[in-house]
Order: sequence, then structure tokens, then C-alpha cells
Amino acid sequence: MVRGIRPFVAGRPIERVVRCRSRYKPISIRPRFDVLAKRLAGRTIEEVSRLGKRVVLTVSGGSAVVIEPRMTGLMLLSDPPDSDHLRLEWRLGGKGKYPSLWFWDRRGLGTVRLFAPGEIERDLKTSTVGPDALEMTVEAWRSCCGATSRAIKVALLDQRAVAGIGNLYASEILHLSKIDPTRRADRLKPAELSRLNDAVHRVLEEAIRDEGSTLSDETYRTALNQNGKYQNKHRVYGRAGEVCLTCSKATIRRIVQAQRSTFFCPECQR
DNA sequence: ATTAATGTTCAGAA
DNA sequence: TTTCTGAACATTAA
Repeated sequence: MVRGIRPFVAGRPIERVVRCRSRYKPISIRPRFDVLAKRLAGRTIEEVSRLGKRVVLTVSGGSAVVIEPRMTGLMLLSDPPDSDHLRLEWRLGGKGKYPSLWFWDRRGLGTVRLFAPGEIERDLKTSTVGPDALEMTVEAWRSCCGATSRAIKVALLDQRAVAGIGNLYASEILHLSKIDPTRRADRLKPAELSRLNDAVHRVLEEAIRDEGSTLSDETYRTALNQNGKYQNKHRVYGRAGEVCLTCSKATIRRIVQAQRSTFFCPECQR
């Protein structure tokens, strides 16, 4: 999302923020919409970045809008899948191909928050967002996994343990790592942590290059409403009952951990 | 009618 | 103190 919007919005002024009218319950916006809109009007978007799974727009003066897309939220520059689920619009000035940046969200579970200068460091980074998955090292995995008896799959989804890994990617990462998702995190051997570290970087970096995964429900789309391409490379996610592409022996199983689906190959992952 | 879906957070219990 | 479960949030599609 960040890579998709950054080239088109960084450096441009926010002329106005508009709440889109819809028949659905409004999404969570803090502070109140009109306060947020007034504080952002006239500011320039100086930086477009990411904090775990959150999108961060830092504006002139140092305040930052943090968008948390959750299950079905999208940051879009054009061509929304439908207009019913548009939630918020940033009307942009300056030169640029696209006049608006949109937050579109079908389920409406996403949130938008405005942070005062320095507040992200004091609040988000200390309490809810852990070290970034793409910055992790074997040593960092040791301290994050060694301290918990939870299943490794559950630990990977804990955003304060490691930030940035979602449900689909947790299954893919553990399959590439050849680790059973039900294994206790604190019982993983050094060789396994090393494979985990490699797999996290390989899976996430390739998924980013491929612009994410568009599943059959077409929930995730790029900033220009295109399909991602990484779904073509899924080896376990959504493939329960199919033969494992890696060992060609066992069939992929689906189990539930922490109320989320986990897919894995009982042959490859022990 | 029921269930599950790339997520987070809270309350209450083990 | 940590971990687990269930629920809540809201909508759609199989």
C-alpha cells in the first residue's frame, strides 16, 4: 500500500479531508472527524511510511495520520471497487496524476487516527507495535520466541512481539521454514530460528514485490485497483485437502489457532 | 441459516 | 504473570 501511494502523494498538500457518505456505520476516526479534518487541511504530506501493518502519513508540522486497514481496508488513488465502501478522502493539491487519496473499507473494521508530533514514539511504538518483521535478525527472534510458550504461529501474529506478519503470511512463512505451526516458540532450535528468519524475509519481500495477494474474494487490491500477484505463489494458504507442492506426498491441512485458520503440510513441517 | 474471511482488542477464566 | 477463549466490531459470499 505504502509503495503504491508514496510516489503520487508524497510532497503534496492536503486541500481538504472529506468523510464519504455511506449507508454503513461510520469507521472509527480519532479525534472526531471534523477535528481531524481541520488539523490536516493545508498541511503537506511529507512522508509516507509504514509501522508494522499501519500506513503512516507524516504531515508538515510533525503530526501523523495512522491508517490501520485491518481486514478489508484499502488505500486507493483511483478506481475504487465500488463507491459504497469509500470511507475517507484526502483531496490533494499540487501537481499529480491523482486528485485524491481514498480509504476504502468493505467491512469497516479499519481505523484512522491522528497523532500529535512525537506521540507515535511515545504511544504506538512502545505499547502496540513491536520490532518490524523485515528488520528482524536471528538474535532478535531468539529474544522474541524464547520468552513465550505459545505456539509459534500464534506468536508470529502477535504484533507487539513482531510487527507486520498477517495470517496468510504466517502460514506461508512456517511452511517455507519447515516448522510445525503448533510447536512452542520457546522450544525452537537455533537452526529453526535461522530458517524462520530467512523465510520471513524471503516471503515478505517477494510478496511486497508482487504487490500482495488478491484472494478469490478480491478483498485486497493495489492502490490502482489491480490484483496482487503473490496469491499465485501461495504454497499452503487456502489449499487444504490439496497435495503439498513441496513434498508431493501429504495433503495440506487446515487447523484453527487463536481463532484463525492455519494451513500447513504435516510432512514438510515437524 | 450458517460459517468463514490478509485484524485488533477487551473481559474473564485457566 | 502468562495464556487461552469468546466476543465484539460490520459486511459479504460461499
